[in-house]
Amino acid sequence: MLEFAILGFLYDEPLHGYDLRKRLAALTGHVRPIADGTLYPMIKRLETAGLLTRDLQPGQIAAPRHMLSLTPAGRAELLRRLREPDELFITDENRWFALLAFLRHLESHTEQAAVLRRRLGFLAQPASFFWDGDRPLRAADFDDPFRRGLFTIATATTRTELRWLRDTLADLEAPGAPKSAAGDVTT
Amino acid sequence: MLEFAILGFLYDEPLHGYDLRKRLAALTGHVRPIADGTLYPMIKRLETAGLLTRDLQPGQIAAPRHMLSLTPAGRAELLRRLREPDELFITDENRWFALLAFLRHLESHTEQAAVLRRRLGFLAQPASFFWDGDRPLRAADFDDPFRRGLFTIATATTRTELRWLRDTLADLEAPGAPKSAAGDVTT
DNA sequence: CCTGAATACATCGGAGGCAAGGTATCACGA
DNA sequence: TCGTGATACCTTGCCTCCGATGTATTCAGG
Repeated sequence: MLEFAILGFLYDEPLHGYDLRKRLAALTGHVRPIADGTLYPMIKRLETAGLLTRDLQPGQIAAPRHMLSLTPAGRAELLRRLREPDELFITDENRWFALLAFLRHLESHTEQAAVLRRRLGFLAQPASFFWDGDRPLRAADFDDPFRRGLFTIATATTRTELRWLRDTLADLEAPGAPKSAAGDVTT
Repeated sequence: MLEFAILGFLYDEPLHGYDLRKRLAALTGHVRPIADGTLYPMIKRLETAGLLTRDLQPGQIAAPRHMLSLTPAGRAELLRRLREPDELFITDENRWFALLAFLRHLESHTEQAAVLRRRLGFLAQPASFFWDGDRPLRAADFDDPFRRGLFTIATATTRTELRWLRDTLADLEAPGAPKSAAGDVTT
């Protein structure tokens, strides 16, 4: 997850660790901030694996910075993960959001569409938070307002995302259409 | 998280591990299924901590079952966690959903409302996935449809939840009998 | 009668991530 | 001049949880 997001941010431009940390905090951190003790060892691991390189720069404001850039292997690795995301990246909302944040890096519309289709497949299948044997329970089955809220929110989210997925897929799979029209779903 | 959900399910009725596993899978698992290697050690830990007891029953269908029930300490612990949830339970959607699933166990409407207010406070504060320095970037700042989708979905979700939070808070804090489902709390 | 599937519990190794605690540099105000 | 706060990087120890694997039991189908 983190590893993926690091590759995603660095795909655009070289960054130093501190900057990376702030971007990661914005992307996933409003929900779950990442810790120093997570980030720096991860950078080291990626470096050891040959996915990024470090370039020491004299401090601009304070301490010296390590500018991080992806190696060709690193760039290839991001693309691979975008093309063939683990199932968790399709089903877990946080990871899925991270995936969406960088999906534009995949150049082929066909490949982008294939990823969206996987998410569509996941969202389209019936699901429930609670079951009575084989019968999925729905909002109306509950007295308490909190479980009802759970369903209300989940249903609304799913509906919005399904609409967006269908619209965007239509755009991506249109014969010659440019892709800029898909954003207008803000209702 | 898992620990919390186990306490929540057992608060209602004694269950055996396998049943618990299925319920946990439905609650959190459509997103991220839990593994055996997580559940059983966790049960053991909770038992050691004196929060639940085991009652061995001869197998109904197959192997013998360990019926699990909360001790008074276990019940108290769930209520404590509902009353004073860690910050992560307020900000992380998965955990927040788990919290909502069991919030009815808190008997006082005032205490329930206090928890919802914390979530309201979190959702009401401005947030963005991406920043340009101090300026939060919005959907219109992006060309690519995927980042736009990110905003579309997140905004819709937040809006739905805020509406629900405000409605439910109004019900909970109304002086007389709360309307709709919120009133069915058998104190 | 045998096999496979579902039920039911358990252990082990390891990865990912966090909190707490460092080390330094620079700017600014008191 | 001294402290504070922001910038910037790093290490250690811990905990949660996962994946793989193992052990029984029961029932249905061939």
